[in-house]
Amino acid sequence: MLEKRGGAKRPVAKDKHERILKAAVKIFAKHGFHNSKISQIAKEAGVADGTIYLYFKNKDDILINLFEKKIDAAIQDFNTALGDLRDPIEKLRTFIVTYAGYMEKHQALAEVISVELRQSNKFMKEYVPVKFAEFLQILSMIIREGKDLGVFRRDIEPGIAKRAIFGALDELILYWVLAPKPKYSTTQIGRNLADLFAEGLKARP
Amino acid sequence: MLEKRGGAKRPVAKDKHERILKAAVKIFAKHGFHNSKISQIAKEAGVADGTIYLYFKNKDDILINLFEKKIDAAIQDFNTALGDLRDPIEKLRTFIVTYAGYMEKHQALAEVISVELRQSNKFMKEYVPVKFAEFLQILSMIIREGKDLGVFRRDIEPGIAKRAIFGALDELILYWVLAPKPKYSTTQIGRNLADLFAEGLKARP
Amino acid sequence: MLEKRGGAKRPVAKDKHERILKAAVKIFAKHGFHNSKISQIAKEAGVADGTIYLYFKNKDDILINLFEKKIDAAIQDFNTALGDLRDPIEKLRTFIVTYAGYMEKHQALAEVISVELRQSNKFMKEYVPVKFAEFLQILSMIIREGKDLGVFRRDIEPGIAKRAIFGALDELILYWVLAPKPKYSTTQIGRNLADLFAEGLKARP
Amino acid sequence: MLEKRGGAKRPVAKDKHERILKAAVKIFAKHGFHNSKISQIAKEAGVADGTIYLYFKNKDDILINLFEKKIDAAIQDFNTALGDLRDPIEKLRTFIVTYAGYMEKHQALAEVISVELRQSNKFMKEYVPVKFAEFLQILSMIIREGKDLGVFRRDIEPGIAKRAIFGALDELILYWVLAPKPKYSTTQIGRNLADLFAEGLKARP
DNA sequence: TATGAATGAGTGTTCATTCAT
DNA sequence: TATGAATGAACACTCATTCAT
Repeated sequence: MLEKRGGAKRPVAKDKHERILKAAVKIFAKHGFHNSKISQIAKEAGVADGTIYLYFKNKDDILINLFEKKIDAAIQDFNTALGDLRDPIEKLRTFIVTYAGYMEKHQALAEVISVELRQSNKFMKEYVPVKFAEFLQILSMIIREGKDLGVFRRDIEPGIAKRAIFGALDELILYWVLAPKPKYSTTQIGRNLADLFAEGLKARP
Repeated sequence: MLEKRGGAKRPVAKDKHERILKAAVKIFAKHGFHNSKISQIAKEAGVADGTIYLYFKNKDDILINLFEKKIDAAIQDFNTALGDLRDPIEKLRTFIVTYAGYMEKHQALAEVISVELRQSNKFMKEYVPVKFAEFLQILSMIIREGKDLGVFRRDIEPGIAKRAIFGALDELILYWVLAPKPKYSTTQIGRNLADLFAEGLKARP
Repeated sequence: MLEKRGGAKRPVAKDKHERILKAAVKIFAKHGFHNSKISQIAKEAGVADGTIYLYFKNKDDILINLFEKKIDAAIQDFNTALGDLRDPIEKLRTFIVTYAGYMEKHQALAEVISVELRQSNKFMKEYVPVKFAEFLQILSMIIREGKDLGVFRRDIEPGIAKRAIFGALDELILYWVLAPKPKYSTTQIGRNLADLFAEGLKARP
Repeated sequence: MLEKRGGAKRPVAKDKHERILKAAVKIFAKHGFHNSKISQIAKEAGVADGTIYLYFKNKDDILINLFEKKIDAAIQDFNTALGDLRDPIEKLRTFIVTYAGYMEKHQALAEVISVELRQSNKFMKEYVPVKFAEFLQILSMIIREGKDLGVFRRDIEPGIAKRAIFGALDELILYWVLAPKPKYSTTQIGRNLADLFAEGLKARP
């Protein structure tokens, strides 16, 4: 009844964990966080309601896990995309454009992160954003590097710049997700923001 | 602010609307939107629970009214602050710095708008942002003007730029509101963002 | 400020009392007792909500007044209709047929009495049915008279017979009111019941 | 009254449905439908409030189930009581007398059906009376049979007669239930009504 | 691990009624 | 008498979470 991996059990578990997360993205995107019922997620995942609590502490925990798992994947993707680049400006542009493209590829996820995540009180007020910080760290690093190389202006705080860039991206993805007929494509958004921040950060003689 | 009829009399009416809003800001900021009870707001405002429903359609409607009223006031303030300025770059800097300062002056309101507003499903998904659009319009106008005067680059969409600026401001205010000990002051945030976007938008020969 | 009888005013009062009752029949029949709002009745009657409480103790009181007033009118009508008749059997037939016809003429009233009246707890459990008893009395009298004249059987209690007749009439009117397409007309109902009870009560040699 | 593990296992399921119904009869009869709280019924039944909603759609649904279940039982009883009889007149008498006796044996139920049932809007206006129709059907059958055998008059509609009989019974039981000191016993009521309708329906040469 | 029946805390909103004018 | 703004009690129902199997 339990399949194994090498010697023993476990894969089932892993499998269910993922099935639940996948079901949650679908349900959250469709009904919103507050309107989603645990029983709906359980049904979609093909498990019993109670089973969910073997894998997650509570409803908010599903959301947070979802977020972290996706951030994790994103971090990989971004590191890969940035891997070969040397020029901080190129890195910055790539980061921004990749982010916008990434969100287009994962629309449901984009909606959950932009809209639903904010609806979880636990997330907004209790969540210690380790993974998210790590993600923002990529931006910090790029900026710091640019400053060190003298490519970026010295008078701007990386801590402020990284949040500014993320906030801009987030707001525009939110707009793109919620607008019935968005006026701009994610490509256009990515390019415009890349231009804006590249120039904004560039050091001038 | 309170109109009368004759000498004093009926101070109530208009007054209650405001008392309820003021109470709501306080309660929402303290407990969060979802954890705030209508009865708490009523008590804080010194009215009966049912009275609230003479002035607002429902709980979400309080939040939305709150938002609109404050946006309205903000629009006035911004127009005043920007009134005499000619240079688009100066206008942009002023806008950003004023926004940051404004939020510092109205901390509870800042928290409600940055954190709680997102928790209202009705707000996020049904609200037609007339007032908010009007507010963002101020930014559009500055940018469009700058483009027309040749001060700002032509290759950036005002619709994207205005949201980028707002998103950056919002994200940083959110950080400032939620961080137990923010590393940056609103002044510093304002100045950095002003520099960043001014340079980012500036037309280069 | 207070008008009196004789010299002046007052009709207003009387007038309002009636306007409110008339409005209530309409509203109760349309929405049912529990779903009818005092404010709706007030609006329909063209008075302020509070005014209603100058004429009636409470919502149930409107219903009870309604009932009593109509019963009163009915008693008049029935006495008139029965006035010239001598034969108890003729009287009984006339009573039954008149009742059915009366309800057809006042459909909204029929519905209120048959359906809504039962929904008032105060009516069912606290109402002392003076007027209603008076109405049923007409039936008692007919039966007693018939017994005295030897036309009706002696072994039947008038108290039981009167309720049986009223119960039968009430149930059939209820059916006629609620059925989307009643199979029987009030005329047919009246005739059948008249036959049924006339024969049922008739003394046999 | 509470079963344990060991002997039975899952004593619950079916059991709870019944415990809730039994509790509801008690509470409804005591306080009336509208004044009865779900929490009272839950307490009386020894279950949690929410549990009730695992077995019933809503408060009205409890009442309707109650009604149907009892009607069902009554149909059995009546069929048994009528089983051996051949003479339609005997059947009719038996039906009426049994009904009156039945209500005396189940006083609380009688009160709920006569008084409270009418207070449920859903019952009065939305309930599709399948079971009840089935019950009245017993009466129709008796009357139709009597007509076919030439024992009952041909000029009376069974559809009217059955409702007349039920209406008379219902009204008298209502009287008997609500009157502080009823003047007539259920036995007397049964006998009088039986006489009344038997004679009323009998065919005359 | 998995189940799913049972739990019970939690609250926005309505509306009959009052009362200051 | 007439008003209508203000009151505040009242409650069914949901659903995240638990726990006995």
